[in-house]
Amino acid sequence: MNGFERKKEQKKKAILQAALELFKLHGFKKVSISDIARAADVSQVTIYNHFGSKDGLIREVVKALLSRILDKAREIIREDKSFPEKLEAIIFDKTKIASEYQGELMRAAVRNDPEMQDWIESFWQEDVKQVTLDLLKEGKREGYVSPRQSEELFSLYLEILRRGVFASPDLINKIEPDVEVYRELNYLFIYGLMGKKD
Amino acid sequence: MNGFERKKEQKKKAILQAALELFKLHGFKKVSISDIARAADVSQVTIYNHFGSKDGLIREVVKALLSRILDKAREIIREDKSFPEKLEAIIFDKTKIASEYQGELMRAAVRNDPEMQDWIESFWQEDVKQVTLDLLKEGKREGYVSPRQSEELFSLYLEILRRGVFASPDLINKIEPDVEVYRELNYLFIYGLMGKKD
Amino acid sequence: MNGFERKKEQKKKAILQAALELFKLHGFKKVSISDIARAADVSQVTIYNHFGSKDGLIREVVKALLSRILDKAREIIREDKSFPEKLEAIIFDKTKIASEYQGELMRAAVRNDPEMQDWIESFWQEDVKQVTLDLLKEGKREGYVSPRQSEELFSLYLEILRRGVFASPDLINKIEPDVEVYRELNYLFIYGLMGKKD
Amino acid sequence: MNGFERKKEQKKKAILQAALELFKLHGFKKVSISDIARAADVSQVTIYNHFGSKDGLIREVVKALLSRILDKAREIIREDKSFPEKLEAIIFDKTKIASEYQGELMRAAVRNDPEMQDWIESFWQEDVKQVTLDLLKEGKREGYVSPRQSEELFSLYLEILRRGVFASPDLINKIEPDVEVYRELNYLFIYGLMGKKD
DNA sequence: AATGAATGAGGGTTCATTCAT
DNA sequence: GATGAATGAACCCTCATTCAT
Repeated sequence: MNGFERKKEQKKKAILQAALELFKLHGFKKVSISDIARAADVSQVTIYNHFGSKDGLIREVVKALLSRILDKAREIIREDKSFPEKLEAIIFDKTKIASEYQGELMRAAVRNDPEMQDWIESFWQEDVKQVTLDLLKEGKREGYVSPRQSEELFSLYLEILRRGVFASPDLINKIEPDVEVYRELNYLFIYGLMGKKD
Repeated sequence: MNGFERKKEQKKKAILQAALELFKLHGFKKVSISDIARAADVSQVTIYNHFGSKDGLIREVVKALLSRILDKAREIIREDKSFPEKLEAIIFDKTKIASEYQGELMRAAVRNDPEMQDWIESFWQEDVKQVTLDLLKEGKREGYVSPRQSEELFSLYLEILRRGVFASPDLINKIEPDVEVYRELNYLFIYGLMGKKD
Repeated sequence: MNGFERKKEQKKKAILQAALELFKLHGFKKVSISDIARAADVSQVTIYNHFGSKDGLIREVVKALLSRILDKAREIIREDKSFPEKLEAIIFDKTKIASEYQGELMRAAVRNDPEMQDWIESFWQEDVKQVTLDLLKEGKREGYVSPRQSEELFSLYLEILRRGVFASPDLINKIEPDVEVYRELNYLFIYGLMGKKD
Repeated sequence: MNGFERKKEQKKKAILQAALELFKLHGFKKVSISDIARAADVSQVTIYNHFGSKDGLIREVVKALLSRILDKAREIIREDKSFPEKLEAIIFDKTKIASEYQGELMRAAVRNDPEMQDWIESFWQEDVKQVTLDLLKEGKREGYVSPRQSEELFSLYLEILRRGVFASPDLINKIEPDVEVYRELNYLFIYGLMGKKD
């Protein structure tokens, strides 16, 4: 890659980064192309040259974001930790990467975009499924998950918890800084309301 | 209330109803005052006369919505059902009332509105807390919730599950029409990943 | 019509007039809504409130213009003049009304507008046809037009001459100010290249 | 001319051809440099290297077009046909070359371009005049044109008819496929509304 | 109280043109 | 000479809001 292309790639990265930053803060609709251009220090037109339209930009931002989240999850699973620790790490995303995942807002943006829906569908089936399956196996092996647990339901449960947590920073922050809240919630996810029978 | 005031009140209701309907479908930003005025069959100015501004209207819509959701929860708790049934009813909102609760979108609208934040804060402390407490007591009494469970954590857990479920209709719908999925998820909420020890 | 509506109608007229003026000078594409708004001393949005879009405005301008041209033609025919005089008046449009008829430009604007095409089609069939027929009858009665001349061809010939003349002010002006050129051209239209046999 | 320069010349031709094609279809304003570059398979900048600006390109396109039309007329006149046949061929341009002559649109492009006006002026005086004169002489010789017909008026009449016909494809096409319409119109051009006295 | 008309500010997008390689 | 990348200016249009009745 010569200097020309590297510079181009740098600008593209800068745009994506600035867009992500702003979308996180204010949502897709409220952020204008002009805002992003200013933040990335490029002309508006450069954004159009790279992404074609605002929708095109949103698409790329969402794709990049989901990929990053998945990479993070893969990494967590590879680490040498217990199942509860991994579960907690994935759901609460201490690295803050996934906090960028604006649950509902993302859905809103994707709702009327068939191409995006297809991409996500295949992303889910091909990439996420594998990661989830790995985690499930480990949970069963270590005795934290019932052997009867189906993969499908486990995957759904996991995502609901993730989205629920991401959608509730206001509530969680109210309880902090007692950091134990994460541990206790995680306990609930594993043992349920009933708690561990002992 | 005379006929004149009743008519006035009707218009206000119509505006709120139309606004809610449209906000549900397209989110706050995408719906214009003009859209709402057309749907409610009033002039734009009438909306301003009643609500002062778009933000004012949003505020009232959110308040009305949250109140309705709470009423629904109260009603569920009063019914003659078991704790798991009530839990399921509240979280999955079969009545679809809470599906109007555009999780993340609502937060986005509230984020920069201190007045609204105050209202919600007190709403949570005074009204929601009571309902949650009732449910928690019942869960403990019937043996579905560990006696050691704190009210604060229970409330947080409940809200995370609610928001997670509301944010995941795409995933849940993919599994349907096997309606058992609701029951099985509810089972997970109560007994956790580990499942009931028996 | 009360004062409110009269004022509204005045603004609409002002917009149409300004638009026509500018379109005449620079063509449809080169004139921006902003230009028209400035010329008519209204806000851009007012134009949108009245005409919906730039295309909508163009439509109305074209319709108004064609109607005015036709009215002028009707008036000419009613006057107490000879056939050649009327022919000349219609084709050369000394009143300059029809000089506003930007032949090709208008067609360009209409090309991709089915609704407009329909309107023009019916306008031609219902209104123009009648006027043309009146003129043709008179021409035959006075002996300036061959009795064998079909109405269809006469109408086509007339329009070709009109459009050709409108499209050629550059050439005609080069010959002026010898005003006789109009008379001589008109002579050509009636007697052809061969001239009158006498 | 070596291979290098030939290649360069080819690109220039390709650009002119693509530009003409697109201008014909959509007019000068609606076609962007980017469109032309894509159609000619060159970079936008190459167009600027060759023509300096969009206006420069338009100038060259117009010049090339007018030259082609004139060449065609010359060719027609050289053929072994009667005057009416030649007149018809020139006015109706069955070869479709002149259909590229976007009457009014071209004028619009030329209007504010003094350089272009000068070029056209001299083109008219030096080249077109000669061709017209040849045709006029032939018409008089064969007895189809009155001996008293001045060259100036004949030229003007011819151009008006040409432009009128080019501006009226919509009307002419409505009468087709009765191909006789061309002949009958041509008859009108020669003998006028009054028709041949016999 | 209610409305139709009007608007300033701003949004996404396209264009002719220039820069850097 | 040719190109991909970048841009300032402008365009059409929409919105929340106010004015005049």
